[in-house]
Amino acid sequence: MGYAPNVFANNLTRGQNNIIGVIGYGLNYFGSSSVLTVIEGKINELDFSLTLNLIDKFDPSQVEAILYDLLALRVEGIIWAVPAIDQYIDWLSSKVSRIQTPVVYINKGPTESDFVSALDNQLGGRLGTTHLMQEGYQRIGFITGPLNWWETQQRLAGWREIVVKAGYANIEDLVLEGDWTARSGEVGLHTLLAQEPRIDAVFVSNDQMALSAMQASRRLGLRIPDDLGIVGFDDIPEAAYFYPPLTTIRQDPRELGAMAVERIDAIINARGTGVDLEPNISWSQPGLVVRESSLRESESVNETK
Amino acid sequence: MGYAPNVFANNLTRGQNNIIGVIGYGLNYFGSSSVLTVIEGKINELDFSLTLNLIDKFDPSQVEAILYDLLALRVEGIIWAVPAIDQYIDWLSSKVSRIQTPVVYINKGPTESDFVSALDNQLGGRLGTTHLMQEGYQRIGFITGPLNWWETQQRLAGWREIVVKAGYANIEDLVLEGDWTARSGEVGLHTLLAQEPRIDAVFVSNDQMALSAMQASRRLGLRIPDDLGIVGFDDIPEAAYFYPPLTTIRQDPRELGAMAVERIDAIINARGTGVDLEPNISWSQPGLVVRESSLRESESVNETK
DNA sequence: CTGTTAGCGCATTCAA
DNA sequence: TTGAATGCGCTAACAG
Repeated sequence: MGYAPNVFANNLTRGQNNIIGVIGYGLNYFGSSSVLTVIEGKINELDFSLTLNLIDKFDPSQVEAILYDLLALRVEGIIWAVPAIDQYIDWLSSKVSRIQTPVVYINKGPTESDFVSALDNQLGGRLGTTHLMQEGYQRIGFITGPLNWWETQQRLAGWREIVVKAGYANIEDLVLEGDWTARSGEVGLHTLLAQEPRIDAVFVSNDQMALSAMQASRRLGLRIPDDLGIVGFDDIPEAAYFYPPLTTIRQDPRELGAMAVERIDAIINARGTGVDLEPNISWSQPGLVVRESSLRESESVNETK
Repeated sequence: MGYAPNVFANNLTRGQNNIIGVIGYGLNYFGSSSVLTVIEGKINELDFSLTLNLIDKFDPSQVEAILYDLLALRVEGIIWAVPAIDQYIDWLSSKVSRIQTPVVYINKGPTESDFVSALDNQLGGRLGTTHLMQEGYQRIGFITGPLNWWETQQRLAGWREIVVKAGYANIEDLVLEGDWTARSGEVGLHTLLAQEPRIDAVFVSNDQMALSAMQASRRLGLRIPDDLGIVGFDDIPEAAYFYPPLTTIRQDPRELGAMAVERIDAIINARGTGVDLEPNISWSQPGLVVRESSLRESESVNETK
């Protein structure tokens, strides 16, 4: 009959508020926004609510401020959906190991003490590189994300693994650091080719950079996939409509988000019955999606009319 | 000395919690994710925190549930960053007019009683259409978003205004409904050309659909911009790297988000001193960004080698 | 099993 | 100015 209980009093007496803190980054990218969408859905399903913080820099002071805000709010769990960057991640991890509130990380390197839900980026790196080799490309360059990101390092490690096995020399000339933006893919392609003109394929660490790398190639008079093979990473919904349609590594960020929330919920529930769960890492597997940008022998519909 | 006040007790005594509720939709799109990013930043700046709800359907029951959850949480303000859809928006607006909590809408039609922060979508529609006419295109089709969206209706109205003024007949044959996805742009282009083969330019209501419309055109053997001019909407960061680079309507979703939070804050502060602000609407202006996809006489670098 | 009561930890009021 | 008391509206422990 129009009566609603007072949350404030309820929170005070129960000593909890059913809020889960989520920290995110870079919502303009496919992975981040998909992860957040799924996290929100799952959190609602489990009758929590969600407080969101977005990070734009990676300095420990900002990270620390957000962490303490969340603890002050007395959230019941924290999902750290921010890229793991060398500059702060170990510091954060050790800080977190000393607090009570359960924390689950998305896309962070595995350790003894952290709960993590991550994509197997290194496998992704292997998949794309192997595919290009099988298509007959001889010298495969690599445009990375920022090198201080764990995800970048893993994708690069996957590429390196295959390329070393194939006996490549002077591997350093084949690598160029990007920053995920389309702009950096264009610049990156030019620099990479200047560095090592024999390159006949480029594995690009996300689809946005792959898009602009393809444009830059065309402008240099290189035909894709005949003169230059391109593979991207992510499989954003637009990738199939690029020119030419982009071969890429598909990841399912939804799986990462769902696993993270389930984990947090499990930790909270277990703690309710007095037991502490063991830290662990759940991996999500990427897959190869083959389209025209990497198929040398293709009778592509759009090629050269 | 390691002492932290208890938020629960603090909330209880003050009767408030400094939380602002944000409802969002479709974070995988440029506008939505940019708006949310800015909202989060501003909210933090003003020492509020943010609870996020994401909607995936538009039925009043889900909308109502979220609204009541937020009221039960006792949020101090609500930002409705969800598209205004015929099916629920009037119902919501009247519901909202009866609650105390201040609500600001993003991208909703103006009314007497609502606080709104909106892009002038109709102006955007005029800009793109006028540009295509000035470039000499004779019969300009239009691929819309879902027709029950306010934003769609406005963009369409802008196009219609110009096209009617130019004396077009059989306007219905020139319009095709899309759903914002790249997939629907492809389908849309085929259907549109089947409906009215004399079309020589298409204004597409977002950049994702414009991308796939360009691919579909190429596959039909139509050269862009010579056989078919294309203009998109949004100016996503990748649009400059499409093939060919996409002429589009630039919007600044950051402006919308910032205005909304400032408005909420102003309402809350005013109410603290006993005054109620007058509902109003703040408009954000879109702009035309000309690239190659609409320049018929262009000596395009990438055309036909 | 139902009804009563004692805090939860602060902010605010009141007395000193 | 400072210090002690009251109550915010529930939940949980307790007594009936």
